[in-house]
Amino acid sequence: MAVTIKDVARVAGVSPSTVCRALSTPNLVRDETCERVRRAAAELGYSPNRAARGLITGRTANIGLIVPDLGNPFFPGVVKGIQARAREADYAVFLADTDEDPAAETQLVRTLAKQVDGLVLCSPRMTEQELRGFAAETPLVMLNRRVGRLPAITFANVDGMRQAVTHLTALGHRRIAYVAGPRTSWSNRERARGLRAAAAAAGATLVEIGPVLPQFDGGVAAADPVLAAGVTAVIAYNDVIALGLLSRLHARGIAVPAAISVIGFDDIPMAAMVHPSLTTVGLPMESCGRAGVDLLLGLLQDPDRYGATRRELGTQLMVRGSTAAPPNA
Amino acid sequence: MAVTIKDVARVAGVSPSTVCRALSTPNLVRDETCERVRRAAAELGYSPNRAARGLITGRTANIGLIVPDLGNPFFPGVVKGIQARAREADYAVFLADTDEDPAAETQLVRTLAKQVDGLVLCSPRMTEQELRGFAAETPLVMLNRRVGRLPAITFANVDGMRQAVTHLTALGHRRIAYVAGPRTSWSNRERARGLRAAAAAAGATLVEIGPVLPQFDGGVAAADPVLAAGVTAVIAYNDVIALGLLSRLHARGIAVPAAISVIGFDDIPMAAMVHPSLTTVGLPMESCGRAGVDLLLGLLQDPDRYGATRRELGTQLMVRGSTAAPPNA
DNA sequence: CAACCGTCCGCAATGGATTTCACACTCTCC
DNA sequence: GGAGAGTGTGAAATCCATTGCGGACGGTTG
Repeated sequence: MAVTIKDVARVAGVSPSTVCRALSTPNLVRDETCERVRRAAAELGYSPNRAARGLITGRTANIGLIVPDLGNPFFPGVVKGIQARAREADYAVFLADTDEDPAAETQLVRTLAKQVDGLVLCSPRMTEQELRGFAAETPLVMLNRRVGRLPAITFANVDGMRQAVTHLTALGHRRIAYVAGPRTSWSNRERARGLRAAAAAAGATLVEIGPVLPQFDGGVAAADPVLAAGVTAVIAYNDVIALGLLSRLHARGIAVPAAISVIGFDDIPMAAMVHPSLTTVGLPMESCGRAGVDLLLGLLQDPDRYGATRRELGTQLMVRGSTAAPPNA
Repeated sequence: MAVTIKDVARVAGVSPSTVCRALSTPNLVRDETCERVRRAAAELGYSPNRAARGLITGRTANIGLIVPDLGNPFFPGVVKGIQARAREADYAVFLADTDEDPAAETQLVRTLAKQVDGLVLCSPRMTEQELRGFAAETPLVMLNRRVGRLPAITFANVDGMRQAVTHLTALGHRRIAYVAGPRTSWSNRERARGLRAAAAAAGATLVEIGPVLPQFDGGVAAADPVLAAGVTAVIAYNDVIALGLLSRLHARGIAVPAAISVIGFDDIPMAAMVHPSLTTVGLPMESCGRAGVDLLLGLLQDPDRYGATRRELGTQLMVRGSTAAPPNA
């Protein structure tokens, strides 16, 4: 059926060993022989069977990728980055979606771990303890979460919030609401922390609303409490919530940004497409994916490296149409 | 390192062969032995090495999934369905994103084909000839495209357009624009065909604009020609274009749906979140993914089946806020 | 008691690629 | 010219799970 190394060997008139060497370590083979093997391989369209190779080398050349919910527009960007970088390095990517279920997540990690050289976990929802356990058994990189010294790529959430608050206070805002995401979310905790620090430093008052689900409807539900809080600006845990806010504010006839300013987080594609376009803290999603793969591949080469296994990527406030000076300014 | 069948055999006091049989064909093994093997396997946390199994059985228990662009909100829904169904059947999913590049697509098909039992191609961009060629070599299912008798899951594009036109003409519209997607897109051709037929049947005039890229900016660019065409309603090739239309219409101060009605296609999540919410033809994206995997698994069991290898999934018009009676009605 | 049958299980081959080891050959230098 | 170094190649072992074949054993039947 498929063309094997033996077929190439026969056509090239050499042994399978030589074929293998000619293709993987050419300096061990005479140039002329090497060329002959190359031609035979090309002619037959040979490419080594990865399963067979993996069996003996112990490397599968696969990485596993686990995401909570592909439907969340944040993840496709990250996945694209992972995908692209993995392909460059000749790794294939197993994808699994957990539907935000921590139990499914641990199950999938267990299943996938045996078929791959390493795992990339996007915004993992499982407990720290579980993560530590898995990390001890399998090379593993987390994205958008940090647990102790485990390898991780994160975003500068705190600095992002500082930028957002600086922007708002420069415009004259003094009273700001935060619509919180899930309490269990690491990034929510980070963002809240950064926000509190920045608000305190700027002398602004912070009103915390929520937590709500990080979905459109969560934002819709949070809009009325935000208005009731008497703030002139609101920062949402993420863009999807911010879009829900915008929708409900529009429905209630509240003008954005004239009456209230809105800031999101993530810079999902949709953020630039709505009216008014959403001011938001942009995250380099694709870079995050790429950096995660880079880190993982580094770990695979040198499993004992303890340096440079954590990286924080910068964030950038994207000033758009949903923020302006407060009404009474 | 990892626990192998030999370890289990040693602990259970039997040969590897018996372990294999006990776990895969228990009726060939005495109950008591079987139980002993089971316990040993459980105790050691054994699970067979898929690569080794694949080597001898010829089945990898993997399927490959190729999508043009995960960033397009249409695809994550499909991918989720594929993912979920594959997992139920104990298949793992290799994901590859082609970035809308047909050359990358053919390359990936070639690469992936060797590591999987079958492929699912989402909205493939390659030529019919290439598709036929690959289909002859590898079990393969297309989603959202039909080529001859090749296995495929498609949507009832024509009927979807009929529903859209019926809705508009019932509201009193007589002059309708269509913003076309890429000429190379199979679904664009289908939708245009269905639209022409429905418009003709309803006695409505159809003005075709475009083609444009199936992106937000494509819709933005199409808005002015649409207005210039003097229509009271516009149907876009997909939701993303429709959202671009809405954005540009809003920017020009054109009221939707008062001055012009807008209809999209796909029902991506965003469609329900904008103001006005977008009337659109909904596609069962997740079902499509599941159906694709079902079809593929069927093909793998019985490669020569020629019946029931093509399925068309129904569409449903979602009437929302972007359509109303025409202004002069 | 012999012949036979069925059940249960181990041996060994298999799949494809990699890698160790050893052999064959050439070249160099004493 | 023979020892030694160096280079290129093949045979065979290896990775792990699966499976055809045959052996062993217990039980049944004539």
